[in-house]
Amino acid sequence: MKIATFNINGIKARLQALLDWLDEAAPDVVVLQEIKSVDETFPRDPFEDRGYNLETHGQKSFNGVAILSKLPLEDVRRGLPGDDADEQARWIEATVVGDQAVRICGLYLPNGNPAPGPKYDYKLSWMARLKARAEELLAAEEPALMAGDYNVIPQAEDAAHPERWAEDALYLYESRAAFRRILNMGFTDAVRARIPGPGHYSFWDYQARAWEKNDGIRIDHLLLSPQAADLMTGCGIDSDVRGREKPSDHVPVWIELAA
DNA sequence: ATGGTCGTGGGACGA
Repeated sequence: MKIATFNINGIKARLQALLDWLDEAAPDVVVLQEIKSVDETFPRDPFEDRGYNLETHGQKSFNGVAILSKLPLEDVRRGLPGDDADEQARWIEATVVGDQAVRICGLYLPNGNPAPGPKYDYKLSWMARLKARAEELLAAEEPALMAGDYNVIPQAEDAAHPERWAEDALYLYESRAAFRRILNMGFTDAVRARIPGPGHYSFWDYQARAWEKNDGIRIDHLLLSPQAADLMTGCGIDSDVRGREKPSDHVPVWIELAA
C-alpha cells in the first residue's frame, strides 16, 4: 500500500499538476493539505474517474484537508479532537483496509508565524491536542500513521540554511520539542528512518529562487505507529515535482507499507 | 532589513 502526503496549495490552481502526479506515482492513498476549497466546490470527478474514493474537510479560502484512496475509506472523522471551538479545517482521518487495516490521519498543522503571538500559541495548543490523539492511536496497538504538513523543521539538517529559521515558528525550540515528544512516544519519522542525513527537503519557497538554489526545508512528514513502522518497505520524496509547470511549493512524500 | 512569489477571490490575508 503506497501512501503519500501532498500539500497542494489550492486545488483549483493545482488540479492538472496533481492529476499528472497521481497518474505517474499511482499511490493507493493520498492525504492532501491546503485544498483551499469548501467541500461543495472540490472537483471530485477527475479523481473518481481514476478510481479514487474521496473525503474532504474543507473551508472557504484557507486550509482544508482531504483523503484520496483506491480502497474504501471507512470510519471517516473530521477535525482534531480537543477543542470544539476550533473551526479551522486541518484534520481528517479514515481507515483503509488492504491486507490489513491502517488508520490514516491527514493533517495541516498551523504555521504559527509570527512568533511569539496568538498564532504561535494556537500552533502549540494544536500540537498538544495532536499528542493526545497520538496517544490514543498508540494505545490501539494497530498500524496507524499521521501524515501531512507539520510546519515543523525537526532538526538543523532538515534545512539548507537553518540559521535563517532561528526566529521562525517552524524551527523555534517549542515547535521542535513538541514534535520530538510525539516521536519519543514511539512514532517513527519515516523519511528520517529510511533516508537519513541532510538534504532531503519537501518545501521550497516561491520567493528568492529557493528551488533553483535548493534552499529547502523538510516539513512534510509521515509519522508511523510501531505496528505501521514494522510494515514499511519503502519511502521517497518526489522532489522533481517542484520543478514542473505551476508547482505547489511542497512536493509529495510517500511510504510503501506491506499492508 | 527589505523584498522577493504565490492562491483565493475579486480585497486582503495567509504562507
